[in-house]
Amino acid sequence: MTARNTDTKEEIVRIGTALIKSHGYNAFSYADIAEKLQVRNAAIHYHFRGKEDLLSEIIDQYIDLYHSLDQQLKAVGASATVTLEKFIERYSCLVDANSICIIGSIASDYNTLPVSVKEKVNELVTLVLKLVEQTLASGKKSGEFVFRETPKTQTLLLMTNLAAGVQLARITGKKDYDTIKKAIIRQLKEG
Amino acid sequence: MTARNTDTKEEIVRIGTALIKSHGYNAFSYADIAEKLQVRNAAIHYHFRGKEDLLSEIIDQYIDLYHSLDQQLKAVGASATVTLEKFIERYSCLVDANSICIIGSIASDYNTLPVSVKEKVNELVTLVLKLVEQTLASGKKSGEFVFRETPKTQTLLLMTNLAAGVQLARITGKKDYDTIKKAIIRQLKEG
DNA sequence: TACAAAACTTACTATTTAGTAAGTAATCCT
DNA sequence: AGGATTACTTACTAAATAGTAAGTTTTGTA
Repeated sequence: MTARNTDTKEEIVRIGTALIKSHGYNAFSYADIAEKLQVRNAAIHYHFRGKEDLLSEIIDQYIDLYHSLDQQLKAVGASATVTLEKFIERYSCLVDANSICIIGSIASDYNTLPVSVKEKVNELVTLVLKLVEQTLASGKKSGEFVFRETPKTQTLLLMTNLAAGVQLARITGKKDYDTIKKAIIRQLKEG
Repeated sequence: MTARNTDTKEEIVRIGTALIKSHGYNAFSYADIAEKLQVRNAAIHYHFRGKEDLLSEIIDQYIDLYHSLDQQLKAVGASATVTLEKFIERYSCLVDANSICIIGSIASDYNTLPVSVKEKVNELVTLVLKLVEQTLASGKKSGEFVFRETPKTQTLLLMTNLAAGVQLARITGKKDYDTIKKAIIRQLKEG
């Protein structure tokens, strides 16, 4: 009768992810997803018992994504510079989409989440920090990057600049994000 | 009949502010405030027509607070170092309270807010950035701080480190925030 | 091609949320 | 002391939200 979409589940994840990044986790309901997908509310419940299960899946997919990204870049032997550029580019895209990074969005709602989801968020954050740290350490070794802090500390500084940079851009405009981005890159390149 | 509290309105603002910083704007309802205050739901509506009016008042109070803080510190002739320390201390307290800064929290829900509130958020952010920029510029001139970027750029880097630092601390623990805090201060002091 | 499983829909319930209208108690003012 | 004003309460309503149960259509497979 109605058109059945074989990848409804993937679409739910896609729309849910977009909604978290643009409106926040506690600001959307299954009805919002159902409307965008042109299905009934119960169809969302068929694929994901509850909102927390959907969030859990979304985080899982981010973890998978970062694992894949890392493997791909390592497979082609990408330099630290290229790797970092790809990473930063993801944040620039967020600004253009009037969205913020999923971790920053979830951080706001963190205290409303069940422990199982909190643990997954921790896993994702730890992974991302580890990958960036590896990139910075490798770049320092190769002479591509110059910085005095430990790779771990430099990673924390870089990540917080980016994450809050996209949040700030939403309020005061893209220019502030661009200023931050340029400063980050210049500092890493010139020490 | 029941105990009338003359500062119910202030209490509502206080509880609302705490809820935004701990759970997020879209994660609490008037019922949550009513329960904590031991009044009925309608009492909250009496003081603030709707949730957006409450948020508006909360932001107004932050704007007032930063104006006062600035005036006080200028009145006693506080150095740039002391002024910045006071500012950073506010973020350290947030971490201890398992909360995040109100601007970062609102940034997540930003796209769900009416234009009138968005403008007020912008006003608050612009004010805070201006005050920090003045402090950094003054500290540079006095030789207290050493940095190569413009005061404006340095302010953006500092603010994003702090704002996302408290968000990150919520997920990975206070140690990461402390690392960021120390690095910020050391860099400003040693260049 | 029949049957089972998957992917839904319809139809419902219970709870939360936002909000209003009307009434009441306390306090303020003249 | 009486009337107005403030600060509520009780008692609603309408809509949104989360979720379930049972039935229907579609699709893959034996």
